[in-house]
Amino acid sequence: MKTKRIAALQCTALFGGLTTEALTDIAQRAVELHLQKGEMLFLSGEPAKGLFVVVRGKIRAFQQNEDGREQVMYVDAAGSVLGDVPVFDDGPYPASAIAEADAEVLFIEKSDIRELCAKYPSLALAALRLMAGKVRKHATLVEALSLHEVGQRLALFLLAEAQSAIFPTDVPMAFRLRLSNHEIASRIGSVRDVVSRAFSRLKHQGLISMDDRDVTILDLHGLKRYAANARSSACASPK
Amino acid sequence: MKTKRIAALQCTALFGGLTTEALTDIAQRAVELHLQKGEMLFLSGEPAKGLFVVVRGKIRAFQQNEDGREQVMYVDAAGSVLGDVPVFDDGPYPASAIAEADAEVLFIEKSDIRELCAKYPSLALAALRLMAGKVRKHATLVEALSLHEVGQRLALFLLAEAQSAIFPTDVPMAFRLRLSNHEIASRIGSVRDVVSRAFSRLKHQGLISMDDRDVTILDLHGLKRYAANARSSACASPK
DNA sequence: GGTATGCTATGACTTAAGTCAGAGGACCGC
DNA sequence: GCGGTCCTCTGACTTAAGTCATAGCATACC
Repeated sequence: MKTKRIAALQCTALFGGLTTEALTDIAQRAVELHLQKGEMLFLSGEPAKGLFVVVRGKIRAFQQNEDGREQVMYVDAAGSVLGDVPVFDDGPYPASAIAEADAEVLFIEKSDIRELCAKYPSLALAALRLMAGKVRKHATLVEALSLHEVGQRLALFLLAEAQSAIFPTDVPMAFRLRLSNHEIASRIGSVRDVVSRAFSRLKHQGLISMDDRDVTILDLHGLKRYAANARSSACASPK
Repeated sequence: MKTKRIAALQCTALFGGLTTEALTDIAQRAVELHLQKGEMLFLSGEPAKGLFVVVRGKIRAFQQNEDGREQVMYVDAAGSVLGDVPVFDDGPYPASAIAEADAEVLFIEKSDIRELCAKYPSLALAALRLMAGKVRKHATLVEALSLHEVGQRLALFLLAEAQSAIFPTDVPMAFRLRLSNHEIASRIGSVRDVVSRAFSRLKHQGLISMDDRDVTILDLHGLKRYAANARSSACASPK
C-alpha cells in the first residue's frame, strides 16, 4: 500500500540512506498532499509544523515584497525536501512555497524528523549535508545580489545553466533556456525588461548568441570575465 | 592544561551539550591559533580542512568583489563557530574570514567533527540548529537585498540593532551605534555615502533622531512601515 | 602647537536600474 | 478568420544608487 511512498522517500538525498524499516515507519506517518499548479503550500512567516518531500511536480520557494515582486530561492523537483529549516531551529517558514506545476508531496511532522535524527546518525548527517548546501547556495546569491550588477548576474546564471544542461562535447556550448525572461529576473533579482536589455548587451558584445530561446555561448572565457568584472570586457567591437 | 579549551568549547552552542569526556577528547585534538587584527583566517573558495571555534576576539566572515567592496555575512564573537558549512558538504569555504580584533580560535578537523556527529546525536542536532539559523539569516539577507531599497534595509538594520540593544523599558528606544557608516554599508549591501544620505532621510522624516552616534527611534511604527514600504510613509511633514 | 588619520555630511554629477508604453510574434480556442 | 493571452524587444523616461570632491570635526601622535 505504502510502497509508492517508500520509493519516493528512497529517492531523496535526505532519506535515501535509511533502512527499509525506518522508511516504512516514516511512510506510515507521512501525510500525502496533492497540489494544483498555483496552489500555496505554505507562507513565509507562518508557523511550521514539519517538512515536505516532493514526490511529483515542482515546488517554488520564494519571497515577495509589497509590490508583488518575487525573489525565487530555489525550485524543488521530485526528490527534494523543503521546509527543513524550521524543523531544526523552531522558527516560522523563512519563505513561501507554491506549486509551479501540479504536484504531490509528503508532509512529515517536525517531531518525527527530530526523533529519527537522534536515532539514525546517518540521517542527521544527510540533513546536515543538505542544509550546508542551502547555506552555500544562499551565500552565493547574497554575493551576487550585493556585489554584482544585473548583467553579471545574468552571465553567472547562464554559466550555471550551461553547466547543468549536459552537452559535454559541444565546444561552442549551446542549450535551451527553460525559463522566460520574467522567471530569470525573479531568480537573479531583477525585472523582465532589464533582463531583456542585459541579454542584448551580451549579444552585442559577442559573448553569446540566441536563436529564439536557444543560447550559444560564443566566448566562454569572455563570459566568465564579464561575470567577474563587467567593465574589463567592455569596449569590444560590436557588429 | 587543556581546561581553558574545554571551557571555551562548553560555551559554544555547538559543543555545549556534550559530556566532559567528549569535550576533553575534542580539546586535545584541537589546534590553537592566535590572530592579530586584520589577519586572514581563510579565503573564500579555499579548500576547507575543518571548522573554527572563536575563543576570544571577533572574526568577520565576508565576500568581496574585484573593486574591493565588501559584503559582511556575519561577525562571530566568542562562542561562535565558523567554517561549519564545508565540514558537511565537502566544498570550499563559501566566504572569507578575517580577525576584526585580536582573536584566539580553535581549529578542529573535519573528520573529527563528522565522527563525533555520528557518535553523539545531540551534537548533530545542535549543528543542525546552527546551520538552520544560518540558512534563515541568509534568506533574510537575500530578501532584503533583492526586494528592499537601501533606505528600507537601513531601517531594518536599525530595528534589529534596537532589538539587540537591551532597553526594554525606554519607550522612545535609544541605543548607541557600534558601527561606522562604512561598516553598516558593508552589512546592508551599500556604500558609505549612500548610508549617510539614507540616515538623513530617516531623520528628516521624523522617524529617528541622532545625537552623534546615539540613535533614538522616534516613531517605531513609522519606521517599521517605512521598512516594509518606503513609499507609503513618505510625504509626511518634515520639520 | 601642528599634522596626520578617520569619520561624517553634503552637493553635483554619472550611471545602473527600473518603469512605462508601443509594436510585434507565437500560440490557443472559438 | 478573429480575439485572447503570453511572451519578447525597444526607445524614452524617472528614479535610485553609486561616485567624486569638498568641508568639517573629532582624536591621536609627534
